[in-house]
Amino acid sequence: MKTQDHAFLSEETIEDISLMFKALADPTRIRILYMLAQEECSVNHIAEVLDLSQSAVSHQLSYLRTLRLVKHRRSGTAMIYSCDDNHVISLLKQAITHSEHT
Amino acid sequence: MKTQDHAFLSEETIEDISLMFKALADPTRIRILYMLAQEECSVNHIAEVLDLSQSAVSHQLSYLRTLRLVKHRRSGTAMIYSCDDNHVISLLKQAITHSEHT
DNA sequence: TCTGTATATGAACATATGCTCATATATGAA
DNA sequence: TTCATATATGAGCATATGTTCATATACAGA
Repeated sequence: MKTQDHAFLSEETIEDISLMFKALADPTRIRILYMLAQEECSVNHIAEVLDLSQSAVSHQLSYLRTLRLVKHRRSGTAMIYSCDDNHVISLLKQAITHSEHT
Repeated sequence: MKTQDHAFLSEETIEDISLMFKALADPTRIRILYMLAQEECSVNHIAEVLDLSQSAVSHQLSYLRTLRLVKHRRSGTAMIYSCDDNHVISLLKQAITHSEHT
């Protein structure tokens, strides 16, 4: 197959996709996203349930927020986070299903 | 929701999934896998088409081989690589479709 | 065997990543 | 306002990552 016959992805698409997969490529973020896929959670709740430091969770949530994969709202002194990208959750669940059936 | 009421992923599943997503989290590997999804290719062909060094391509293919995402066979002096994990290709294509329709 | 082409691989390097620690900010109660 | 709780964030650090460079290995043809 010659170079000009290949289908190519645009730079923008490649960048977009790699950022999405990067977000899913870390055990901590997988665990956080999997929790948020079940229900919205406060930062402390995530930290306690997953046995992580408050700071580590907050940093990761900030990262996920930048990519618009999660959103948050204030509730008193707490911040309640929830998923904001169903497609990424769908990719995650698909990967889980595949992994658990191998 | 209390800690014991959460659904948790096994350590093994989390590790497995993060490795899979890590493989898809780099622009070079995305481009290589996308090429191989179209047809099997030699190392040099990939390097030429994608304008990468032979060494960089070989290193990445070695990486993808370790994860069993690609396989290879010899053809004379050339090594012909092809995809060996349909599910990962499916995840990639799904991400592409999503990205291009946003 | 010698030569050329194709691929693999180890070392080194620059950058990215994920965490901790310390501290800043924000809200609610007293 | 003052204090306690919840969250955010910057700096620093150890490790991981992706590439280049040099070189090793493997096969085909003369």
